[in-house]
Amino acid sequence: MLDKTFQPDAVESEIYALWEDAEAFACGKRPDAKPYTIVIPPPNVTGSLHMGHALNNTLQDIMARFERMRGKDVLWQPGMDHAGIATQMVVERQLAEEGNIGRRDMGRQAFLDRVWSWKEESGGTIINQLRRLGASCDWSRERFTMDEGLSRAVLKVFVEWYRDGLIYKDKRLVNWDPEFESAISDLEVDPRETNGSMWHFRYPIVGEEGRYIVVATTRPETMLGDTGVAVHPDDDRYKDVIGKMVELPLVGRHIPIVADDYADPEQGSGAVKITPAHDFNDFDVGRRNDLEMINIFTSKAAINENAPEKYQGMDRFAARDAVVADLDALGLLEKVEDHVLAVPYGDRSNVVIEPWLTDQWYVDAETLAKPAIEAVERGETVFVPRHWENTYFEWLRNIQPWCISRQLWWGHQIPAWYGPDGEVFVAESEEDAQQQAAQHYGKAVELTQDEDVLDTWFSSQLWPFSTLGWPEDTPEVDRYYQTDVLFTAFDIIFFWVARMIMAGIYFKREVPFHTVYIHALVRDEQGQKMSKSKGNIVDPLDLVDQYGADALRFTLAAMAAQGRDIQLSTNRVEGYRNFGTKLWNAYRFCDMNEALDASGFDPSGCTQPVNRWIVGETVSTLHAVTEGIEAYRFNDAAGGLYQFIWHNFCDWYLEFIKPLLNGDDEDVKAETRQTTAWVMEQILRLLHPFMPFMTEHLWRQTHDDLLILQDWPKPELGLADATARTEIESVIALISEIRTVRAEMNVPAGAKILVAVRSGEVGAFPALVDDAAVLNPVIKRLARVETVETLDGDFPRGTVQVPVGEATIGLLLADVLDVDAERARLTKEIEKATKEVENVDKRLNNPSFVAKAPEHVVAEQRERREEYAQLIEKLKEALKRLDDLS
RNA sequence: GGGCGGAUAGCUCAGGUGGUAGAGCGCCACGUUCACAUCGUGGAUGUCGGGGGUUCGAGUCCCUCUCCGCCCACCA
Repeated sequence: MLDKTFQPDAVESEIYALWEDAEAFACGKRPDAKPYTIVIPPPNVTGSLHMGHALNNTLQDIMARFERMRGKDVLWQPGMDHAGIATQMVVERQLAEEGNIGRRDMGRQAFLDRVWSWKEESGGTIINQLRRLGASCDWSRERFTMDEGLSRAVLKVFVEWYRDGLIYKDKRLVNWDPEFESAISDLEVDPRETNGSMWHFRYPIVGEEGRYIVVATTRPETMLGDTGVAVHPDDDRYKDVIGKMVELPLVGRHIPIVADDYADPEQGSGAVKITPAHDFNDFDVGRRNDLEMINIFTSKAAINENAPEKYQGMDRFAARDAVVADLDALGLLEKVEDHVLAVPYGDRSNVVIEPWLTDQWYVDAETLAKPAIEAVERGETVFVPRHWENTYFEWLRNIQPWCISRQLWWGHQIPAWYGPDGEVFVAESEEDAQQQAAQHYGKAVELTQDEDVLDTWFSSQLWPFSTLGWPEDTPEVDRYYQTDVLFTAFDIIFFWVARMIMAGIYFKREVPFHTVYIHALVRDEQGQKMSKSKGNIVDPLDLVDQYGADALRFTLAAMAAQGRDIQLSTNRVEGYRNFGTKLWNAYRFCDMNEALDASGFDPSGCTQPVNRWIVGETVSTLHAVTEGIEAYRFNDAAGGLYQFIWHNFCDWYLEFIKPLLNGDDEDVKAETRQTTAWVMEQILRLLHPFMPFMTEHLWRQTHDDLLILQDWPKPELGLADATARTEIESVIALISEIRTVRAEMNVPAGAKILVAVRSGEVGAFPALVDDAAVLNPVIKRLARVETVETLDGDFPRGTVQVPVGEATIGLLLADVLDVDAERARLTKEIEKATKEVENVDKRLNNPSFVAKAPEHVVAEQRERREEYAQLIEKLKEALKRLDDLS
């Protein structure tokens, strides 16, 4: 006998081990089946499971289990990302804490050895956390972006794109992270609204004693690198100074005043200082006007030797204060204003990013973007929800060159080698590079490899095929690419989704997936984004510990419909844990009643209306759940199951069959037991993708095989029985009516009552009136009815009249009846019904409604009116009778 | 500046093709009937953000306004 509640922690790991031992997650076991592929968004090797992962992987697992049960050869490809910056950061921090020497003192190879050993020991905890969630990934195929094979893919892509002119080296401004001393891409820059200042400086015009031109800046320290001042060519205020020089204060350099459209006469004074080496706009102005580019920062953003000696070595912010103070002392500070601006921060380092002039490698993203845009326009990949395609298009249509080199060590080292004169040789191996060099120079020369590594996303973009073995021509690439659906959150559409589509089209001539499902971001109960600094993180594993993985999974699935955000509250999880308990106890009930064996049962052969009814309801639930999952409407699927299991099956069906199972009609009993067992079996199958642990555990109470490997139920279209449905629904209505009135009339819950039916209306209550009817004890039990009388005359004194459909049933309460309460109840009912009639009449009395609305709508309204009119009449009769007798 | 999303019951949210609003939780009343108190039965609660339009009919379509959130770009 099972306990009263499910104990998830006691069985989850055991069940998971059963699945793994049976190789239930492994792909390739059904060579004749259609493949179905999902690649996991590879979590960072440094990562641990957060709620976003939990949602993301729950949805993938639902799909994987669903398609597996539908007979497909499912590959859910797992793995991890080496996460260049994040991982290097973790290890460097560790070195610092241990008081060890920094990575630069250690040397590259020693440092990398250290990172690898960190990875072996502490990396990838998230993989086991995914197991706890129940993820049915094919772990035998786990990949890592720095595996040998995946690294080979990176080399091949780099070399091929280089050869095709899509990768090139360029010297231009990049977003420089002074903390990591590395370039980062546009996407890794996080602009943060900041309250700052706008300083207005006077630059003396050379040769015009006492005349200044005023420029404004939010970054005063950059003036040390100014090489010009720009004004608009049509700005009358400055026409006469164009071409003249100003003397750059503190520095003494003479710099030109140039005319350039970039200067906006409306902004500030209309004159703008130009620092081409430290501002993206100024860089362009500098190029157009042939201005000098003077870099004034070191790689750590301190002032370098190109600035006056006084400032050299100062940190940029110290230099800012010094520059302002010095200009003020010279009387050249015109004013300071408060100013709100967006300051660029490194999303990982959290320090202010500086535009800095360096050599970096770039990908010509614009060229790659074109076919990626067209593919989505043609619908080769569809986003769900569709509107995310706008975001995708918007970014790709305005895409900038992608800076892919990073001045880090952890990652794929760039396969470029330099000759003694700086000539570059790009090749998949050093040997190839040597060969190229030998050919170039006519002799063997010493080569040095580019020190930099590639942006982590450079390898991630290959994930849908590099994990399958590409560039080798493996059977897996053939069979599982194109993958089916990608599950991800909107925040990496640019970082990852778009780039996978570009790379997939380029190297595989086919988009990597036909569907991209964009799910919500999970927030806390207050709608705040979860973050460590806010301390509002809900750890999914805590919820798993507390409520079980099934409860968390079901919650996430049920909430998956919400737009951009899911606000997760623990009482939702608790509610779905209770749902599991409900099913658990229903199963125990089945067990106690020997209703778990459905072998040889043909659901279409049922004779009892209750059984025919529940079979029909089961089949329509099957449809709803199947269609829900197919359409990625997980909330509909979960909601349909919840409604069916709790309300139809537990609340009504199981209550209906109690009198039958305790009765003495053996045929009815046998059929009912089998029906119950059959429904329970369907429930376990349908619920399995959502609650895999409990369903598997229950399945194994009576089976030696595994539920995970069972078939998804087949839709049996012939099983819906409209007659049984109508009959049972009318019984439900009758019982509900009686219960409602009992409660409203304060009949004690335990008290059994007498009811009466007038002889002319017995036909309306066949099962209630006929003691021999199968459903008779059912109704009596659920409505707590003692006996049923048939009256020849009218209802006696002390009767509550309850209209049910076409007829009226009387609850014989005799002296217990509170006449005033009953009068009030009837009056209220009449009012309600009258309002309904008025509403319907408004429509029916509108000639254009009758003329223009479709016939069935008009007929529906007429019927509705008729029903309510009848109801009112009955209620009025009841009221009159009540008054007559009292 | 460009774009996207949201505004529905006290709370969190569902409401593909327009026919007159639902769920869960919470709340109130009753209840220990032999699966389940992680439960059962019954109940209350909404000018569907404001305004206008299309339509016989709009939470659902169109326009507009207000407020909230987000993305991209810019910010001397």
